[in-house]
Amino acid sequence: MSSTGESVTEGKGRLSELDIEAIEMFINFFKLIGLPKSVGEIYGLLFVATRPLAMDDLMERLQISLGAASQGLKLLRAVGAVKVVYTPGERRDRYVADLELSRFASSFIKEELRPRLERSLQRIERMEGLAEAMSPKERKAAFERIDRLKHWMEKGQKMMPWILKFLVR
Amino acid sequence: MSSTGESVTEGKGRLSELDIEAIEMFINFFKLIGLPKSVGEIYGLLFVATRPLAMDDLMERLQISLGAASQGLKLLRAVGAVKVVYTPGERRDRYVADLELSRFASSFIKEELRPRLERSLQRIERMEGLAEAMSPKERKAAFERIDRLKHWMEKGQKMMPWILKFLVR
DNA sequence: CATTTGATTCAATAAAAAATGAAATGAATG
DNA sequence: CATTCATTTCATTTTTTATTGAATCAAATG
Repeated sequence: MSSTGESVTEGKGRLSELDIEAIEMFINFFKLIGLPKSVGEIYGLLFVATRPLAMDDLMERLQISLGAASQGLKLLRAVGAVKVVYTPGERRDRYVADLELSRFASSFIKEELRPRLERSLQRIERMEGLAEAMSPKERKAAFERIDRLKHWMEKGQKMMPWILKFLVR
Repeated sequence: MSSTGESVTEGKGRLSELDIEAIEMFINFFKLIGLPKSVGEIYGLLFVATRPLAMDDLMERLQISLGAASQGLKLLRAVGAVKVVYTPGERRDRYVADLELSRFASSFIKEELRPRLERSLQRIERMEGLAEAMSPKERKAAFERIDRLKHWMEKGQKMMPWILKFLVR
């Protein structure tokens, strides 16, 4: 094996410099959207791997615990970023990274962003209810602020499908 | 004062139900982009307020510490979400929320997202350097993965100006 | 230019989030 | 159907992040 070239991706060795660079990229990216380091590591290693990896591989190569590996995979599966590969005649599952960003992003939007927006819109309705009960003068000021909020939310809502469209392909 | 209507926004009272609803919205929103609760509270109260507030007001009404108020305002100012209002014949500064989402979002993209992407692209260059040093067989596999990464990054980079354009206005 | 008042900094503390690993669960094998 | 191996769960520990407030700094006032 050459000194830089030995990708842990093959065989059982340590992680190569290249692997580490790539994994760090994913750690950063996942942190950005609020996911823990271990999740980024797992996805990164799977992304970089040339074949499906089992949980043991992840634990050994990333030096993470059983629990972290299991929970990280659970999350990544739930979000569609990682797929299970059933190998016939093999007891344990193996995992691969889904390379299509779009699926991942769209599930992030569907499961994280959209519900939040919806809760916000409900909240605005409740606020409008509260404002109704105010004196005319107060009501006017209240509705001004509520309308500003609404404006924000609607903008956000309009934008999301577009981002999705852009990502998907 | 009516029971629901007394907005702390005016005078020195407690926060009204309406104020609290609005502030909670901002806490959620700010959490989404990884900012602490206190920052969301501050922006929320300023958003909801009908006139500029001083640091004391924030501390008193939100029940946060001196440090939290100062640091939160510092961050919000840096990011363009809050402006200082100098009142002539007034010793302390007063603050208002900048209501234009666009400015805020664009500074977030400029200061958080874009630098990250740039670092990622640099990282990819480094990775290409590492891959050059590999055996032909390994190099091929490495470049395959690197190209996948590049694809992601370029997509992200292309999308950002568009999102900005959508937000600004 | 001494004093007062408002704002910032930062070391200490509190709170929240993530990681660990032992125990429970589930499922394949002989 | 007992055993073994893989995975999940979850109470505990560790790490990270946010908050506090005393000490410092800055700048306006008299």
